[in-house]
Amino acid sequence: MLEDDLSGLADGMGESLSLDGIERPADRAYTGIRRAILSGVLKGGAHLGEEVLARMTGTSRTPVREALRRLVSEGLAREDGRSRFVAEFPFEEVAVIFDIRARLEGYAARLAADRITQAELDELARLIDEIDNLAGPDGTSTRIQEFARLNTAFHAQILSATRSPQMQSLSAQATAIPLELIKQFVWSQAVNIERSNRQHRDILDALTAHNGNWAENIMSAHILSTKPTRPDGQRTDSTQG
Amino acid sequence: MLEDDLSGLADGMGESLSLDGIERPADRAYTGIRRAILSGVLKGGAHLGEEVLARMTGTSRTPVREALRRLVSEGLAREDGRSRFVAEFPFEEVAVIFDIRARLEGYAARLAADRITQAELDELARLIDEIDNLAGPDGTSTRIQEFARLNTAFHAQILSATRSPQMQSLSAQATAIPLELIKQFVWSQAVNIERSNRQHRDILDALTAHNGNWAENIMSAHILSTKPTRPDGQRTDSTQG
DNA sequence: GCCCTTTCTTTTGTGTACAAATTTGGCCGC
DNA sequence: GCGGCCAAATTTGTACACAAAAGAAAGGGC
Repeated sequence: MLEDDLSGLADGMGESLSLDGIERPADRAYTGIRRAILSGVLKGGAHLGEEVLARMTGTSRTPVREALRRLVSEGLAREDGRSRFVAEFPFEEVAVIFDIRARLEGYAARLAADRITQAELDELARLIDEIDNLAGPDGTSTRIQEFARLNTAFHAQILSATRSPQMQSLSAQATAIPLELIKQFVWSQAVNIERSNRQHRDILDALTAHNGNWAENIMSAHILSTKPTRPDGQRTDSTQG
Repeated sequence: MLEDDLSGLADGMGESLSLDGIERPADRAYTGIRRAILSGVLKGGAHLGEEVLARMTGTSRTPVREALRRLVSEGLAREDGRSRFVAEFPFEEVAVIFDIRARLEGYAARLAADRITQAELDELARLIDEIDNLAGPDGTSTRIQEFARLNTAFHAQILSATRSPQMQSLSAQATAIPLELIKQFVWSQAVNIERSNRQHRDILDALTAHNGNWAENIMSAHILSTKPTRPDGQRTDSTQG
């Protein structure tokens, strides 16, 4: 669920953001800068100079500027006066974002329970099976990456079933958090693919039963079970109900 | 020249777009287009041509393009292939957005209950008093507009007290819905300033007590009490819990 | 020596020219 | 008369040139 491009994490630094296949400058600029932020190549607080980014992505300032506007809107960059900087996500903020996601995607599941079609339910079941059949030993990078991809697809499918553009847009924004950041904390769910997929089955059951209340609550619980904790293991907020 | 164009567009509408005071082209473009959408001057589905908008706002295409990117991110415009159109908000979507706001701002109130300062509590109290002392007879346009301004300030103050940029960004997006659209439905709260402000007092009490649970629930209820209903008065969704 | 001021450098904002692509309209053939 | 194809016009994408503003550095006054 965290992000589809874990690929950016695998290959280390520098120009290896693999923008080769992307032809249109606008896409190159947006995708390139976004990956650089999500993967940690551009660290929190780093200055986002237009000229530098244009050279980095192999485009000119115009596409870069538009990409930056978008990233600011999406919360990955922050404006300070005239210039922009990579947004910072202190632990408190990450915790808040997970609590928001619990409520947002919980409500999405409630809506989906009313509106989802049989074909979409089938697709969800297929994704769950695919996760169950993931090859490779536990804890390997490729296994986790494959899980991340399928997990993202699972959640996206439910969002799509809400038929609400605003819901999809808001959730997308809440879900786009720098992965490097989260890795600093303990991501309890990262190694527990089986438990996560068991919860996916519960969610599918609730949706199949078209039981909105059930769907909302099980989805909320699912998100909260992936909420990162501080390295020392203590829960920070007393605000989570 | 520009004012002529705008008045032409805005003619028949309650409020003029009055971009006179805005000097910087980027602001003119963004504010102008946004107001045109929110006020209904640009109707849902209308094509957002860059050249036309540049002339309308008295700027060039560059600021217009950046404004459009932002508006797409914020959900007020929609991309279809290469060009952009004014987003449409059918009743179902408006209902969903209010339910989202209930959860989002409810959680914001919970966070604020922990983090709010005395100065911020004082400011909230001041806003409540100001609403109470609103001059003018019920139902007049200026009275409702003044209430809308103060009401927005009240909610913004609470959002600000969360100290969470993502929360503020997400709420801002969820709150920016075409006002004209809502007017098509019965906006039950529009005429009930007194009840709304009584709820504001309850919210302030919960925040003053630093009681997060109370704050979240009273805020949710407050938002839901303003949720528009269909002209025939029937509630549409069975999804609201 | 320190601070204020002024100038220079760097960075961002804006307008515009040109390129590419999509749509429109018309024409011809069938 | 209808459909497909080609050309023209409109619209968007990209790059760059110039302007303005913010920031940095250096110089002079106190």
